[in-house]
Order: sequence, then C-alpha cells, then structure tokens
Amino acid sequence: MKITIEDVAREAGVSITTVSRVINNNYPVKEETRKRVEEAILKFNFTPNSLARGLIQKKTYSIGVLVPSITNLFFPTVVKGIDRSLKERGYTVLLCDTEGEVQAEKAYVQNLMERRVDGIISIDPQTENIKSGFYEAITKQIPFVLINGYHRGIRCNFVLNDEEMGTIEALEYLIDMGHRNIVLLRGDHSYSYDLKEEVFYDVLNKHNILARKDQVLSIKAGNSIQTVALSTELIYEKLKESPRPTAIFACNDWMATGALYAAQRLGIKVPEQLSIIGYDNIIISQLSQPKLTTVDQNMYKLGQLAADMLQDLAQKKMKNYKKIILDTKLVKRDSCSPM
Amino acid sequence: MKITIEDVAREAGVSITTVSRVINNNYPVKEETRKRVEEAILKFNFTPNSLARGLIQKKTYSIGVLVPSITNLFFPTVVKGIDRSLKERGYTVLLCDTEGEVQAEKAYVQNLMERRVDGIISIDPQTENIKSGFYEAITKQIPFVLINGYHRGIRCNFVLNDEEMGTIEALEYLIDMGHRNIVLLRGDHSYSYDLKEEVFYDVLNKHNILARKDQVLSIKAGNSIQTVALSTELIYEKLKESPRPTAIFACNDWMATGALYAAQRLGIKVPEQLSIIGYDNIIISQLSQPKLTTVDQNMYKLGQLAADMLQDLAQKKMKNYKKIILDTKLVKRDSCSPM
DNA sequence: TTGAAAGCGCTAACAT
DNA sequence: ATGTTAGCGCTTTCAA
Repeated sequence: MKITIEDVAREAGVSITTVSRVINNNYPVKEETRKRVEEAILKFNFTPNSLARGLIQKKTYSIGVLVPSITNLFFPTVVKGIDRSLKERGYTVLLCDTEGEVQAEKAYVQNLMERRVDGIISIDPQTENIKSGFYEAITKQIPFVLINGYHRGIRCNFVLNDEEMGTIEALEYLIDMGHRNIVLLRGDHSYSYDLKEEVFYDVLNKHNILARKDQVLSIKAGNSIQTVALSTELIYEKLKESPRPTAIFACNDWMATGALYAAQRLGIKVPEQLSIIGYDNIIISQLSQPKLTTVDQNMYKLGQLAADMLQDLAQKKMKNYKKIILDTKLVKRDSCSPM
Repeated sequence: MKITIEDVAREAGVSITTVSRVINNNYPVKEETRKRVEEAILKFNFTPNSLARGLIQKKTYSIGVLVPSITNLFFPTVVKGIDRSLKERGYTVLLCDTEGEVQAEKAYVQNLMERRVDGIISIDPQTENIKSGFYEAITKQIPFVLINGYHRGIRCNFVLNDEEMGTIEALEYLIDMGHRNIVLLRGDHSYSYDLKEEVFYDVLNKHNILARKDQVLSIKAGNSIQTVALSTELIYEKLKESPRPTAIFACNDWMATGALYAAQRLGIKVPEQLSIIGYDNIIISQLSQPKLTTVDQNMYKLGQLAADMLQDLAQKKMKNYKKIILDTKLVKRDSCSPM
C-alpha cells in the first residue's frame, strides 16, 4: 500500500495538518517537530499525492501543448521554448501529438480539460477548428494561447510570426538585387502558403513586375523529407525553361533545399546563377552547401512568449484578447547574390 | 464556479451515482434516464474532473517521458513511437526535457511520482543516475523502462539498441570492401562512444588490422549542428596526412556529415576515394549528397517497445527485469564503396 | 505552534 | 435500474 500523509503523521506523532505544513512550508512549525516529520517522510520515502492537492487547490501545475507532429523539425524548438519558460515556475508539459487531425485536436483539448491543466497552447492548429469557433469557445473556459495559424477576426489569444513581413522582406531582398524573374514554391494547402502567395503577387505588383501564374509552383507534401525530392523534380523542370528564373522564393527550407539540388543537378551555380531563399530557418538550412539564406521564425521565442502569455492569462492580467506579432528576421547566408 | 457531477445530477433529477454511470458507461442505466443525464451534461458543458477519479482509482492514464533534449533530432521520433503506442490506450505523455542534467533528471522523476503517473520512460538517461542506483530504486516503486544508456549488471528494464552489433556490422562492411586504414570519429564522453571505440579495436584486431591510437579522433560537442563544423575541421586535417585514411566510421550522422564536407573541401571524392559511414539514421543522413550510409537505430520502434513494456509492467505480466535488445540495420546508401 | 474537522469531485460497495 | 454512503489523500478554515 502507498504511504499517505497519515502514516507519516502517526510515525512522527503529530497531526496530518502539521505534516502538510512541513511539506508545503507555509506555516510556522517548531524546528524540533519539523525534524521529526522530515525523518518520518524519509523513513517511509513518502511522496505526496499531487492529485489530492490539485483537487483542493484547483491547480495542477501542468499545461497542455498540442503539436501537429513532434517529429516535424519546426515544433520541438517551440516546445522547448515553452518548456524552459514554464519549468522555472514548476509546470509540467502534457504533450499531445495530433498528427494534424481535426478530430484528434478536439479530443485532446477535451482530455486536457478533464485533467484540469492550468492552460493550453496549440501550435499550428487546424484552420477548421479555429474557423468553427471551437477554439473561441475554449478560450472562454481556460487560459488558452494559439501559436501561428489562421487568425483574421478570431477572438483568441495569439502569438504569431509576421509571415507577411517576412515574405515581403525576403522578396524585396531579391528584387533589390535585381531579380525580376522570381518563382514562388509553395505547398498544397495551408493558411500560411496562401498568405505567402498573396503577398508574392502584392510585392511584385508594387515593384511593377509582372507576376504570371506559372511562376507559382505547388507541391503535395509540403513539410517533410519527401518535400526535398518533390521540390527537386519540380524545380528541375522549371529551370530548363527559357528564360530561366533567376531567383526562387521557397515557402520553407525543405523546398529551398530541393530547389538547390535541382540547380546543382543542372550545373547551375548557386548563388551566382540562381538565388534561392528559404523560410523557417530550421536546422537543415545550415547544413546545405551553400548554406541557405532564409527567414528566421524564432521558434524558441514563439514558445516562450506563448508560455508567458498563458501565465498572464492565469493571473488575470489580461482582460482582452491579445495578439503578439513577432518579428521575423532575414538570415543572410550564402544562397543569394545580385544578378 | 466549475460544474460538478452534483449539478448535473440535480438538473437531471437523478443521483450522482447515476451520472457517474452514464459518464463511464459501466453499469446499466435506463435509456430514458441516460438521455436526461446527457442533456444535463451538454447543457452545463460538464467536464468530469479526472483528478478526483484518479484519486480513487489510483490510475491517471498518464506516463512520464524523460528526454535529454527534445530538440535533438534523435528523440522526437522515439517520443512519437511511445505516444502512438500509448495513445490507443488513452494515455497522455508528460514530457520532461532534462537538458542532460543529472539533478534535473532526478527532480523530474520525483515530480512525476508525485503526479502519480502510471509509469515512466527515460530515454538516454545519465549514466551517473544509473550507476548510483537511483533508477534501480525507482524500478521497485513504479513501472519504469530505460531506453538505451549504460546497462551492465543493472537491475532495470531496458529497451536497447544493439550498438555493439551495429558497430561491428558497419566496420566489417568497410573491411569487406578492402578498407584497412579506417578512422573512428567519436564524441567526448558518453557510454555509447566508449562502447563503439572498444568494439572498434576488437573488430580491427579480429581481422588482423593494426589499430593505432591516432586513428581514433574525438570532438567536444558530439551531437548537434556544431558537431558538423568541428568534425569537418578535425577530419580536414586528418585527410591531409599520408597515407590517407580510406574510410571513416563516424559515431553519428552529424559527424559523418562533417567528414563528408571535409572531403569535399579537399576535393576528395566520396565514395570513390573515401568511404564514410554514419550512425543513427537521423533525417540529415538522407539530405547530404551523396546520401550517407548509416546504421539505423529504429528510433520509432524503440519508443513503441518501451511503451509496450510499460504496459506489461503495469499489468504485472513481467516478473523479472527484462532487457529487449533491438536489431540495428545497416542502411546502405551512397557514401561507401570498395577500395 | 498545533489539531479537529470539513470537504475538493468523484467512484464503488452495498442497499433497495 | 437507481440511490446512499463511505472514502481516495490532501489543504484549509476554525479553534485551541
């Protein structure tokens, strides 16, 4: 049988109240009594039951984190940011890998609420669950923060990357270097890709560059190792065209890597004959040769800020819905050069 | 105020027991009554408190997972394996990132025990905590499984990679291809590196190849993006020697990538003039050109098996300490060739 | 400085 | 098929 506070109290010859006070160190206890209690705790190897405590205090010192997939290179860093920020305050993370499924996401949230977590963070949530009002409803029930994802007119707390600015900056960097024939490489469907494509047309227009539909290329699997091969093929064909594009803006670093390989296969020199720019600044962007110029999302900070916001929410420091928009940063490495 | 089972009972005009029965669906309830209860639950948006349930049932449907660092490319896949296996049974993962610190590891375990998790899995734990008997003690208190790490004569449950066999297979693959001047590239300190170095000497001896000390190269930061640059430098110098090594066995894929870059910088063709073999089969091994031949650790399966073992432990299906040793597999790609 | 007792929200005997 | 009641292990008034 598991040792309880009562066993300890009996052993030490005090009441359970006193034992509780020793454990929590929240009320005066005579030094001698404390010593006796501590000895009993050690003797029995007593481990307080935090379920019982949570039941009373209505606080579990745990928070739920939803991720589409923990094996995606993007998310572990965000989780780490959350973890580091929360750990200092004694919180533990319940990790929920939704596999990007709408239903799983909802089920996990329900599960977390039953577990009475003190808050929930959802990273890159399914657009459907945002638009349907599901997350708006959750926001009314529990401290809740969304990282990235669709957010137009949504009454939730967000920590966002400024994907718009990031995209603009990257494109104008290319344009400033004289590039006019720029290809946008994107994935199949996601709010983020749509946004970038919109911005792509806007920026080109603004600079009086004609943007043709066939400059936008889209691949199926957008965010995994397969993306590299798919991108390689698509860009390989594209680079055979004449006139040849002089720059490629890839919606993430996998795609950029694929584009790089396509160029190398064709003997096209990067960056001399072709500039490539990625997005996300995941670890592989530092691994290719040349290293990829890319847009840094500051994933770690994203997590940190979300965790901090959750704390504010829990302490009712926030009255309204808040959106924090985080600056992106163009990381200039070796895959871009002037015409 | 939070809704409780009592509010629901009152609303539905039944006892709390009946509500409990509807929620858990574990005793017969008249169809009409059930309907009334369900309506009340919906009306109040009632979410059962799993802390209260856990307190009674002495079961939380949660397990703790310790990782040295979730941003290390190796661990997310293991975690995913655990998660997938446990999710089916309704378990949730408490993720604990120890940053590879001995004390943090112990503190997390204590924390998890207070939370009354149903079991704990520790991935690549600190050798010190194994040798000190800390984990042996834990094993007596709660279902507990270690993934990898030191295990000689330790009374704990293990799921292990057969690093010994993996190393032998890799080295003999090189030797069979005629290589005699082989370099071992390893990290600073870790049980795993020591083991591989031991095996290295053994295998070379067995094949009557003289193994000199200066064929073993060691770098500080062994398992991150920095490893690449460090390995590049070290191997760059080594490859300038004469006679030049014809093959490199790297203790992980970061190191192998670094070695590959060193060769490329010197204009040495891989695999024609130099064979390189990695270890782990993390995602970057598929990204380099040529793709790396490497030893697959089957990280996903490692996680799955640990989760399964935990279940057996919880159901007392296991009487003794068990060690599962998982086969590694040599993944032949494009970085090795005969002399 | 310490203790007695109520109760957190639920499940599980036991009754009916 | 449903209800009554006794806890699960702890914290927190309230009293001494």
